Amino acid sequence: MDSSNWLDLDTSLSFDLNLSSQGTLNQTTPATLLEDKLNQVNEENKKLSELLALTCEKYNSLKSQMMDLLSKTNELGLPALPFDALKKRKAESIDNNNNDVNQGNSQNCSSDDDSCNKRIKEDIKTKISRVYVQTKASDTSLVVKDGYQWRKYGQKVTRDNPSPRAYFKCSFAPSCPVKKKVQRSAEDRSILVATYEGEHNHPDPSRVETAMGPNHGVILGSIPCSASINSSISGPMITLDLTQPCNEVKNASPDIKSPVFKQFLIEQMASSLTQDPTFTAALAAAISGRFKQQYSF
DNA sequence: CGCATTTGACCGGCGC
DNA sequence: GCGCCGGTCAAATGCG
Repeated sequence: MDSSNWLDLDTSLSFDLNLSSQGTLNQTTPATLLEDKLNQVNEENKKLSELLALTCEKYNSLKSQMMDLLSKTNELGLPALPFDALKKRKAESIDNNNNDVNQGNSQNCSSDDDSCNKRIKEDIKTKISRVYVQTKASDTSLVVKDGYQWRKYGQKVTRDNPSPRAYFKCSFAPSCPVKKKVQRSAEDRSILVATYEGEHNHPDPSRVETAMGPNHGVILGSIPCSASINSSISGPMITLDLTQPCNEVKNASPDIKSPVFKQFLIEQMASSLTQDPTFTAALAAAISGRFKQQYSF
């Protein structure tokens, strides 16, 4: 199973919008507007949860098929994957970002099939994961905010993609071996493809920060809020605490109690969340991490 | 001044 | 053996 399967950010998440009574919002927002919005969000939440469950189901099915295939090829003494075909496909492939795993597998596999299969399993263990992040096409930065701190150590223009590929190491290196490659998709330049190699051996700094207290929120784009991953419930649940003080709101129009302003505020927050690439990046990282935990081989 | 980023040079693997 | 290519290094540069 290629880990490059798309994580549909728009459909695989469930949100728990925590609008507590202490928040700036509740102090000023009429109940009807909030209720409408919350009902709408709840409905979307249900739909998204169903879609997530469906995606997980399909993933499990594919995973079991792949395991069957692997065990059968082991029994027959055949190569686990058609490596030559993969190599040819690599040369022809439009999406040059899907080759890392195949490249690794295709090396030194001619001599011994068993060693080849071992190599595949080793590669799976190295935890190469891929995250796709929607950004504005005009945005030329290769920054995928995922909560961890990265140090850029190189940039290259690769052969079959005009967009440069940026190389990052975890800022905790050398103690943390994780590397990240970020490149725009050749097909859709508004999509950033982040390839993660290895696993962090330290906690996510942003979550450590979140745990320090209610006023230590994570900045998701222009919206200051705290974010935490709740894995105790059936699906990946991301809690956004919108009660965090928001400078933009504070500095906004003094007529903060007017219904027009409240509606504008709600719409603004909703659109900011859905459009902000850093928000989707953080969600993507959280989801991929969750998938890795849940379905690791 | 210290740190992060940029960018050209270098290295190793691979195919011809 | 040579050239191509992806990945990494490290000096130069920029920025707070």
